Amino acid sequence: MDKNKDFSEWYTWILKEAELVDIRYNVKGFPVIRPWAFSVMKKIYSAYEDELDRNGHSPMQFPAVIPESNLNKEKEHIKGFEDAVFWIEKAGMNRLEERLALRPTSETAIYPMYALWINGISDLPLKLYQSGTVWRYETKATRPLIRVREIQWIETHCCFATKEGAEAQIIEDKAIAETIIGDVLGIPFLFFQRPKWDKFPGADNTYAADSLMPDGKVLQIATTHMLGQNFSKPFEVKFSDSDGKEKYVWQTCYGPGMSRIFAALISHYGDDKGIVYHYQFSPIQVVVVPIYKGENKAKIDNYAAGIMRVLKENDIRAYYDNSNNTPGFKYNRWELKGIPIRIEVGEREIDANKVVIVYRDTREKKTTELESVANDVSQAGKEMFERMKSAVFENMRNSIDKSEDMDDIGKKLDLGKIIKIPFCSMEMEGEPCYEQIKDKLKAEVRGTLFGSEEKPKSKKCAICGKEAHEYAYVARQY
RNA sequence: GGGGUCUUGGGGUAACCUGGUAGCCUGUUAGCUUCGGGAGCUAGAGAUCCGGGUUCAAAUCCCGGAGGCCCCA
Repeated sequence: MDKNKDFSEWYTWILKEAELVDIRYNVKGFPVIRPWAFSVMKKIYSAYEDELDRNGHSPMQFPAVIPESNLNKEKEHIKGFEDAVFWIEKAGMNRLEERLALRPTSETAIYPMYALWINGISDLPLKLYQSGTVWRYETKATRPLIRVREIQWIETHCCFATKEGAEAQIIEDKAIAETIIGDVLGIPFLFFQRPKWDKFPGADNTYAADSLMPDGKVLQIATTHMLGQNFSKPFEVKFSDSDGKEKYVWQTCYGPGMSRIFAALISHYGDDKGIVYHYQFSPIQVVVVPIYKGENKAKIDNYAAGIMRVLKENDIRAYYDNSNNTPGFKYNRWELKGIPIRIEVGEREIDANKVVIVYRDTREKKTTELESVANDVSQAGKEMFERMKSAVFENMRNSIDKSEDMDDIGKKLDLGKIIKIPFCSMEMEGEPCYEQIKDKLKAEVRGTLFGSEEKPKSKKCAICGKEAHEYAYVARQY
């Protein structure tokens, strides 16, 4: 399957063939995540959770239902989500006195409790998170893992005594994304401050990580929001400050989307033969394939068992595929499944007392000594990941372009690029420039690069020609 | 939100127009055999998306629903 020719077709193909997702479950937007995807997603969850823990967060778990009265407390928030809420109106045969929302996000579930938990300055900062599911009745076309109605994510909810404390959290959220999504998972992204018209309902500002997928559309894989005191006031999340005065807390929340991160991972690293899982994250790190000939089965099995023993002693997740298939069949199957390293065991290897290691990305073979196999395998796994990662990041860098001319922007968007343009205003929806980008270029203003301080000097807005105040990034999106 | 298109064993399809025996490939199970890039033989199990309607008879015709995919907003 040709990934670069028709990404959409490739994506559907790999979800099915590699047994990642089953779309046959009969509720729109609720695909089943199969073991071969979820066992990797679980590892991603752990990596993320560990990093949150290291940064002073603690885990918690809130109920999935929110009473209607809670959800209605913050006006912009409910306005933004009301069309997307699944409601529970009946239980058994009884109509509920108050409707319960299946949480579309958890602010309005959590903050009434925060009001009870937070009393004084010594209770701050409060940094908690939960790994779980939210439900949104998505009206746009759904797409497995990318746009779904049941969303697997982690959400953090943090409270601070000061605005500065909350602002520092946004920077920490960005750093956590850079560490886990960027360094550990090797998914390149740009971290934007969203335009005012595209912020989270109820937030002062929204920041988000966008990754450019192989078809040239950006996918939002994590967001973080400066909530200011917009929620702490209606939910009365207050504390006694050291000056003896009662004050409202400053809040942030942060949500990396796990299935989208997973989708970005397989999309950036997969190839025409299938998935290429990262050595560290693959359910199986090494597959050992025997090559039998004549009556040598016992001899091969015995030699392979020795290799398997060494690998397992070194905590390498290895699988011996002695199923009744030909070697070629097994190669193709495990390449499709994305196993990063393969070891082939036949007469030649036994006679020479060697091991053949095959890299998933290049399919290049390397002969090594039996004694050093564990070390060589993990070495090869790491080397392979680094090699692929630099190619993926290089590709991302080459996909960021700039332009100051409408037609040129359109041409570059067609090539699947993100375009940096001088832009007049990020303030309001309905801005003529924003509308033009939407209508004429079929693209969106994704925001300004957060933390970069890039400012156009005496430049004109690429759309209207008036004075530009910002460098904005424009892209087509999922 | 608008338009197009599709739904038959696990997967891919034929039969549909012109109503009447559900065929093929692949996978799967068992046995034999084979193994350095998707082997072979034999035997078995397995299907018309859901709900109505028309008809002696519906995979096929009509109405409604659910879901998939693509394009546009």
